Amino acid sequence: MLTNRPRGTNDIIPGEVEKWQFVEDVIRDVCRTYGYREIRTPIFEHTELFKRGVGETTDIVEKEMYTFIDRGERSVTLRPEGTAAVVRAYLENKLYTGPQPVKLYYIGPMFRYDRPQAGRYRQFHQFGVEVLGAHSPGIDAEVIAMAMEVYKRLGLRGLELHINSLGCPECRPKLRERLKEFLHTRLDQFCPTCQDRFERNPMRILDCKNEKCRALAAGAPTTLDCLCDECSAFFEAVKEHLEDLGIEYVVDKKLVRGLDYYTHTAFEIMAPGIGAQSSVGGGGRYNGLVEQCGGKDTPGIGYALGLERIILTMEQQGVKFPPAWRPDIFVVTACAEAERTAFKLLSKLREKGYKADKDYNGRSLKAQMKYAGKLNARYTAILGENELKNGTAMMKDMNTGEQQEIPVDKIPELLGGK
RNA sequence: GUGGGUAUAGCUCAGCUGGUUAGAGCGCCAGAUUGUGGCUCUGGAGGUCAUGGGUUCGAAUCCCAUUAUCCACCCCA
Repeated sequence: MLTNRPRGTNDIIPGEVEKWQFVEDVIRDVCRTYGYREIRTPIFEHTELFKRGVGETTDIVEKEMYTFIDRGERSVTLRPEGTAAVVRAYLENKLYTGPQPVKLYYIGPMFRYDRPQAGRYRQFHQFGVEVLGAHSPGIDAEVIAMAMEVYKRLGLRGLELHINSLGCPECRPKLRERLKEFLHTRLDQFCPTCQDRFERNPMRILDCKNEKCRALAAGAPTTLDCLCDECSAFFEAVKEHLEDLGIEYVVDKKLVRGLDYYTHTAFEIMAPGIGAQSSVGGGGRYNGLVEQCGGKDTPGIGYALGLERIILTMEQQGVKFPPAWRPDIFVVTACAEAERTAFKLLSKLREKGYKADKDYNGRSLKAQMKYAGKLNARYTAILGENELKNGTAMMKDMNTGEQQEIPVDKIPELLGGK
């Protein structure tokens, strides 16, 4: 128990964490170039926020939230996604009083109580962006373009961008009616979940992965069939922008997405080969959400990707990560008297910004060399009686094996200066 | 929430139909005479065989339960 992490969580240890840092660096850099600024919201929020924001009938709220009562008898919940909290922060901090739109991003852990499997964990990490207060289709295209840029910069290939339009509160009821009309006659042939969906959220039936259901729903009216003129024009404009930017996409009429707040544009990015959980990112427009959370009618669009899945996909595609940490120089002592000098030398080198290290386990000279080799040090600096007397160090190039004795203050020169 | 697989050293695994002190490779630590890593050789540490029951003269091996983990369904990132 004491030596086991909780189910569905992960330790990201040295060797692994460098990959994460690389991905995070790329993400932050792309965000900077696109003009998105970071926001950090709490890891937990009032339970009510997610119930209202994400939607009472979603799987997230119904069965996946980490909810508990705190010592003040408030119900709080570990955040299962980022959007609701960002919207809350937008309202609470009155970000709507500044220049619009507000373009934000976040990176951090999310929590969902689900059965873990490949690419799915109870604590997982998301990078996400949210744009509040922009209504034009251009921003939809920008968010998608930015997402694709992140994947590209990370070296991922073969991803598929699926897009769809879910319509607005005006065309939505129309779809619902026509859909129910269509499904009504053969409802008993659908899987139990779909039968259950019929009343609660018939749109989700289009999204069912069950083959039989797919076949039965083949000719069903889709969201696109029911778009009002305005929504239709909006969707066309988004596609046009994507084409202008040279971004390939497929219109996926069955893409519905599970969170209640989506309207208009919905999109998802799929990666082949990482198991059943093939979605490496998704998002869409949520024009009703801000109002739902108690603000004024404000348009919004967002996107999120899962870092675990991104890294899995990168590994699976053989993407090269930056090399691991290695010392520029490893200081080795050949006699007991050299210890204090070695310590001071080490400190000076570090002050100058070199990655430097030494042994702290009282190893023999030979074992120190071995250790330096394992750490993959570029150079070792050997300090012995002669070197102490001369104020020098025996510098050994660990790749070539060549060595030369030089004055201690010439070491930076040998290392390439800094 | 549902289904299936797996659980032996730090890691990857072997251990035949139950039979004595549970093994290998890699890794770790140390040594192979003078102050030098990588290759080689030698030695060492390290296992309540996931946990708890049961069957048996005898269980890592068979049975049951629990837990963990992986994979899939569902859903999503």
